[in-house]
This record gives sequence, C-alpha cells and structure tokens, in this order.
Amino acid sequence: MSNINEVAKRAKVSPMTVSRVLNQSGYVKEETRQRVLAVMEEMNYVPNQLARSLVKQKSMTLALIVPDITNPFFTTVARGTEDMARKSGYRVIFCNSDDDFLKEQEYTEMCLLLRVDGIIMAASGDRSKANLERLKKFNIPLVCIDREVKGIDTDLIVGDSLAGARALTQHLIDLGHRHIAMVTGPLSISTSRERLQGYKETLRQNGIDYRDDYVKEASYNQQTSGQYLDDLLASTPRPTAIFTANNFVAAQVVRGLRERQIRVPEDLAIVTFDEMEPYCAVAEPLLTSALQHAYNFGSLAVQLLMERIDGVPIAQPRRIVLNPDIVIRRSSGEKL
Amino acid sequence: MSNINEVAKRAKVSPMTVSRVLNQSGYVKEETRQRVLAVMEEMNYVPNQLARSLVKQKSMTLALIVPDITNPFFTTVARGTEDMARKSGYRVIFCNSDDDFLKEQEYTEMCLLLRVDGIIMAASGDRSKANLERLKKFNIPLVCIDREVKGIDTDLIVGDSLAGARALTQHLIDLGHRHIAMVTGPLSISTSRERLQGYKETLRQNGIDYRDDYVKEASYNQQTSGQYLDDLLASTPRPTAIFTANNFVAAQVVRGLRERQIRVPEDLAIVTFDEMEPYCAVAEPLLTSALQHAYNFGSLAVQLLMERIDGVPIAQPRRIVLNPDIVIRRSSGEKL
DNA sequence: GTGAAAGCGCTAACAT
DNA sequence: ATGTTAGCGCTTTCAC
Repeated sequence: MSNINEVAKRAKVSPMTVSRVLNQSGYVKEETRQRVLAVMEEMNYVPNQLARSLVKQKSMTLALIVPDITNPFFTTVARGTEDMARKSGYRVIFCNSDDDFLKEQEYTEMCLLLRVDGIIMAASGDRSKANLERLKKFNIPLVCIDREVKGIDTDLIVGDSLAGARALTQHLIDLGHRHIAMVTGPLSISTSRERLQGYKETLRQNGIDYRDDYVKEASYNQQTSGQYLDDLLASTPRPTAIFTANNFVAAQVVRGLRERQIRVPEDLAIVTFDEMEPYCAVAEPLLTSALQHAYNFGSLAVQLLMERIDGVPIAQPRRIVLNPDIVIRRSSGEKL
Repeated sequence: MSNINEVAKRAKVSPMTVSRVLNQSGYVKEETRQRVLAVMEEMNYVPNQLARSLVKQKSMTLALIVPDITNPFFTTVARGTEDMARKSGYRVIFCNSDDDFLKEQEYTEMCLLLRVDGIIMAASGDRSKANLERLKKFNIPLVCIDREVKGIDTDLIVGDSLAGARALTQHLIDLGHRHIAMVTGPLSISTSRERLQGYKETLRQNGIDYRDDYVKEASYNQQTSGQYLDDLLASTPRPTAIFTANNFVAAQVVRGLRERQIRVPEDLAIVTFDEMEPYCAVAEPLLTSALQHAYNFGSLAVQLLMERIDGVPIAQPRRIVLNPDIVIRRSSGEKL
C-alpha cells in the first residue's frame, strides 16, 4: 500500500503538497493538484488514518458501549448514534458489554488505547462506576444513556421510568385490577429500581397494599428460569395483572404464561416497558407498553458529546429526561 | 495523557525499556521492571494504540459489515464474530450498511483508511461487487457471509438456501397443499434467488405448476407495502400456504394477514426461513422455519479470516455451506 | 540488560 | 504556490 512520500516522488512534488491536495487546505496550483490527483489514482493511494490521527491527536471516532446488542432498544440507539455521528464526520465503534462488568472494563480500556474522542455508555449496572471514573480521570467526553449510575455525575439521557411505570400501573388500576404483580430487572440497574418505585407509589396512592411476594426480579436479557412465574401464580390471591420492566422480560413472561395455558389478557393482563419491534406486529397479543424513543437516545447523546468535544463551556453535567409514550393495546385487556 | 517518553524520563530509563516492559519482550531486570510499572501506574499511562499500529503495520482490528443491524440474524452473527475475534486478540468494528450500496462503499473506504487487518462482509447485493473488488485489489483478507455476490470469488460462508427452501416447500406439499405462494426478498440478493429456486424445483418435482402470480418480491428489512398480499389473496385459486424468504418478510406477512382477519394456520399456512428470536416465544403462531446457526456464521468467518491474516497458504477461495435446521411448529398447520 | 538512532505516515509551523 | 523541518508515540535494529 503506497504512502504519501511515494505519491509525492512520482508527482514530483513534496509530501506537503500531496497533503494539501488531500485535505484541500492551503494553496495548490490547479495544474499541480490535477497531477497529484492523477498519481494518487494511478497508485491506488489511500491515506493512512492511523498516522493522521496520531499527529492530529484526534481519531474522529466515538464509542458506543451497550449492554446487549441483540436488544432492539439498543440497536435502535445504535442507529441514532451512527446517523448523528456521521453528520459530524465521526465514526462509531459499537461495543457490546453483555451486561458484564469485566467486558465493559475491557472496552473501556480499548477506548483509551484507541484514543476515541468521546464515549456513549449504557452502563451494565452500578458497578460500572469504576469504569466511568476511569474515563472521567482522563477527561474523555462522556455521555451516559438509559441507565444512571449511582455516585457518578455525567451528562445523562434517560427515559422517564418513574412516569412510565406510574402510568402503566394506573392504567391497570383504572381497568379494575387490584392484584397487580411486577417482574422487574436486576436492581443494580437504575431503570429496574425506578420502574419498581413507580409501581409501588401508584399502588399506595390508590390505597392498594404493596406485597413483596408480588414482585420478582428477572434478567433483562437472558432467559431467567420460570420459577418466579410459578411462585407468582401460586400467590393468594393470584395476581390478575403483571407489569414487566422491559421487552425481554415481557417475552419471558408471555412465553411462560403460554406454556402454562394461561390466556393474555383474558386470564391475566400484561403491561410492559419497551416494545417488541421489529416483531411487534407478530406478537400476540399486542402489548400495552411504555414506548421509548430509542433512536433519540442515540442522536441526542451524540449532540451532547459533540458540544463536549468542541469544548463548548458547560457549567455542569446535563440531564435529559425523555418521556415514554403510553400505548394501550390488547394485552392489558378490557375493564373488569 | 502521558506518553512513553515521559514515563521513561520519570523512571530514569530509556523509552525502549518502557516499551519492553509494556510488551513483555526482551530482557528487563526485575527491579527496573517494577520501577517502570510503578511510574506507569502513577502517571496513568495508557499506551497509544494508534502509534503502535502505525509502526507495527497491524491494527489488530477486523471489520464486520452487515446490511441490517436490527436483524437478529446479523446481531447473532456479530456475537459469533466478536467472541472468536477476542480469542485471537482482535477487535471488531461493526458496520451497518443498511442494504445501501453507498453506505457500504463508505464503510469499505473506512476499512482501508483505518488499515483493518481483515473484513467480514454480508453484501448488500450484487452491486457490492465493486466494493469487494476494491478490497481485493489491496489484498485485504476477506470473507463473505450469508450472501454470495455474482462474479466475485472470495472465502464464503453461506447457508444452504436451496436445501432449506426445498425442505420447507416439500413440508407444505406433504401436508396436502397444492396452491403455495412465496414472498421472497430482493432478487439482487443471492439468498432470495436460491430460496426461490428451491421453491420452484420442489413444485416441479411434485408435478405442481409454477405460477408467476404466486410469487412476490418484498424487502428483507423495511416494511414493504401490503399490496402484494392483496394481490396474492385475490389470486384464483387463493393460495393455501405461503413460504416467506426471511424473518422480517414473515413478520410483514403475519401482520398483514392478521389485519385482514385471516387466521394462521387455519386459513393459511406459513413457513419461513430464519427465526423470530429473541421474541420467538411471543410470536403467535410459532413459525415453522429453516433455522440458521447465525452464531456459527460469525465465528467460522473469523477462523477463515485468521488463516488468511496469518498467511496460511491456501490454494483457492473456500466455500462453506451450513445446513439450516428445519423446525416444524404450529404455523404450517395440520395435514389437510 | 539497556540505550541510541531511525522510521512508521502523516501534518503544523515556518520558510521561501 | 511550494518546500523544509520537526515531531505525533511508538517499535525495530543494532550497539554496547
């Protein structure tokens, strides 16, 4: 693969002139420019971005670290990130932490090694604090999304989990449900905690007793064992509705209920956070849910990041809260 | 961010000694080593990978270019790729071409600029030939997956679309269907062509006339208009079964049928290529399908790539064909 | 065991 | 309008 010196030699100019042609900077006589371009073409010259980044101290690269690349929420975030980054001439490296602190740490180190210009992170959990602190130590522009990490203050874009959870729970209550269970995610993740809190608060406000045995904790991604479902269904009285904390948890529950021949919503109503896209249309029943605009999480995060990268003076970390849309569909059933 | 010279100075050694400690190469007195390590720690030293790659002429980076990052098939491929690459100490850059030739071209150029060590590509279509040829010109190790591109000879990993399509079609015929429609993908994609061919062949072998108006072409990802469904349903006689060419097409069709109050499989049977994971469990009805082992596509691709990167002598491009599993579920219905 | 010199491919800054 | 010099941060090579 040829380099700038070889091109320069062949075009009978200095490497600097080639560089000017390449970057369209400075003055180059049109005639020279054409000659240089011709030689580049002829030699199949491709500039070396590594060398460029090294001297410019800028890699034009962002990193997006997400906990689960198979979750449509995060792939949609990825698209939003990518689209917005491209508009500013940046590349994005996608990293999948698998909700694993150690993998997240590896990617964190990789970002440092590669001298990425900014990082967007959906933390794997509260343990992520250590990884985020490491990044902060180097003053790398950083935006957290979806999940807030205890004890770390960064630019942040989250969904309004509290409001969404309240609305979904209230919806069930309005339909006449009094025995409402919840399956939330790991409590090391802020969204799990907040959705649980919204559920609790709404029960209380409606004078419904909160029951510990109506609340189960499942994984946000892998298949958790169905044991918790049996426990829930064995409670007295048996819940007439379940609120699930995200799309994958909803899938687990719907599947579990089907295996047990329990009809939704006839026997049991379901409401959930997040959506079933891209298969939303195929899910049966269609789920009543608090829909989050994942794409916006990604594109907004890039915008915040760009301001940091460009050195726009910002007093303190910003916090953007995006409202979910409550979409009523069949799974929550009719008024009892 | 500190560099190797600063560390060297502070540790009262030459940069070379620091480098040796860093790479655990050559001889360094244990005492010196400890002192250097201490200084690195103290100064928060992180080696600059850009500089390393530049001098080593090796970036330890692979690229994976896929047409649709929201398709679970490709996210699973991505996982396979990532896992296997990490085992060999390589990073992977994920690129989403959006089934768009131009975006694919941009990523192709990016790979050249960044001097990635190898590329895995699920081509956007036959137009991709130009992009692949560009990469071949530079002798960059290259493996194509899932889709074969006309007129380009590279290492290749594909599913057995022909066999899968034959098995699915035969399954419908065995159930007693004689009026079988097919919704395939864009014919610029090899899998669409081969699945169509398998369908045609199987009809012929069973003495069933092939009808042009029973075959429609849809998008593999975006929502295609439902017009083709109306056309299919208006045919005389109306098809009693539909074979869809991939998971997203299946989703389109199932949704369309539901909107038209047509029951699956009672009114119309469905079989498909690929799966509905991760929501498989929620889909209703569960789809009879030709399941591909997406993870293996990714991990095998990396293995082939590694041999190329390591310069293992290989006579000519290799071609690996992976068999899909035929999984019979409810959507194909009972024997007529 | 350790270091000095040269160079990977490029560009910033200063000539001319 | 073009060239020269120096240096980004690292490793290779050879010297001691």
